[in-house]
Amino acid sequence: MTADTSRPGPRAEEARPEGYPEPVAAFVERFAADLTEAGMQRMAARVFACLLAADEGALSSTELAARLRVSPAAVSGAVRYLAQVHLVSREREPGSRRERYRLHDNAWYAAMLRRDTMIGRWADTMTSGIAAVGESTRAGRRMAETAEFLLFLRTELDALMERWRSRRAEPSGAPPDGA
Amino acid sequence: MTADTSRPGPRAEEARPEGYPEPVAAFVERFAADLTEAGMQRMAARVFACLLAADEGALSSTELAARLRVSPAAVSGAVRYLAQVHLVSREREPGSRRERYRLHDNAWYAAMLRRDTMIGRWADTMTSGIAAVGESTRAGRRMAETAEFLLFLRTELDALMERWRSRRAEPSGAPPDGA
DNA sequence: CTGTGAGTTCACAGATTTGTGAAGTTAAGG
DNA sequence: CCTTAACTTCACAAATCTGTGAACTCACAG
Repeated sequence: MTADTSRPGPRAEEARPEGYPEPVAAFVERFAADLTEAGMQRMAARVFACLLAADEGALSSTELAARLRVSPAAVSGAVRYLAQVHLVSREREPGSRRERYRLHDNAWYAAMLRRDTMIGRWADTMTSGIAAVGESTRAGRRMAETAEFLLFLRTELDALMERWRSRRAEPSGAPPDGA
Repeated sequence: MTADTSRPGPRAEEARPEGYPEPVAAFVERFAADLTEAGMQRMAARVFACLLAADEGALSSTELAARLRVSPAAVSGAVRYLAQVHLVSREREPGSRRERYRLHDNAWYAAMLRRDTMIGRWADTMTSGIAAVGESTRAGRRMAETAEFLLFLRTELDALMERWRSRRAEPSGAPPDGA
């Protein structure tokens, strides 16, 4: 039996052997490039972008491999990484061995949280640095200020995400301004 | 090559042929690792960390090479990158061929600005994506929301940095180290 | 219980990235 | 004018990262 017959509804876009329409592929590659430039592993970036562009917001490993024209192995590695940093979640379809990878609803929120963790680690590093150079040295004061900035940043990012969340919660109507 | 003899005030820490005290080296490597993990080139990260830990907040290429135990060539490349993204500035010492690389006062401010630019580019990418999938599709709506978040983020980061700046300006009389 | 398809893991090969040594460039000093 | 010192640039070698194919595991279908 061919793969399609076992699945509910093959869409027009998926009918092409290549995976999906050209313009969408172009977007995926462009956004993946953006992410890569920002430090994300290339394959992980491509998978993430591909999920964002997938209408259902979730794809199986096989589908991803077809769309991106890479081996299932490559997808596997990328997905493991993305799941680890909470940018996608894995979900099993009950009646099938298929596993679907879904974009986290608030992928960006998760990304910010991750950054949060990083910021905390950096602040710790600063503390250790102050101990190394002495807190009354110029370098020590500089590090102390940096640490202070990092903690400030973390607090602010928390608040920022909170504002976004409440803004999102509001129904369509034009929200005041910054609130 | 110690090079101390040619410079005005060699400090105790700089007396060691290796460059600087062990604990400081440990901090430099640790912080460099943090930055590397976040996507910064390794050598650039090491140079940046080294400048942060240098009491004067500025070092010459030769000094950096000695402290980090790498060739001047490696320093040259790293510094070029750091200057390009405005994390350090080059300054010439008048009476000498020496060029000193100085940590930007508000290195973090510069880093955030850079991120700002990136965010704008991402938002543009989203717009192109919406065009590719159609604005009334699920994927289109998802992208529109992402774009909205990115613009929100940019505005918020501006405001955030503004708050930090005014907070830095106001408290007590403790002047920041002139670095 | 066996076949089949989905996904994972692993060792390896191709492609990038990194850092070095050597040669080149420029300015201060004798 | 010629030497010396401080970088810089370039070609190349070493180290790292990436993606592939092949072998393996698992669960459902018959």
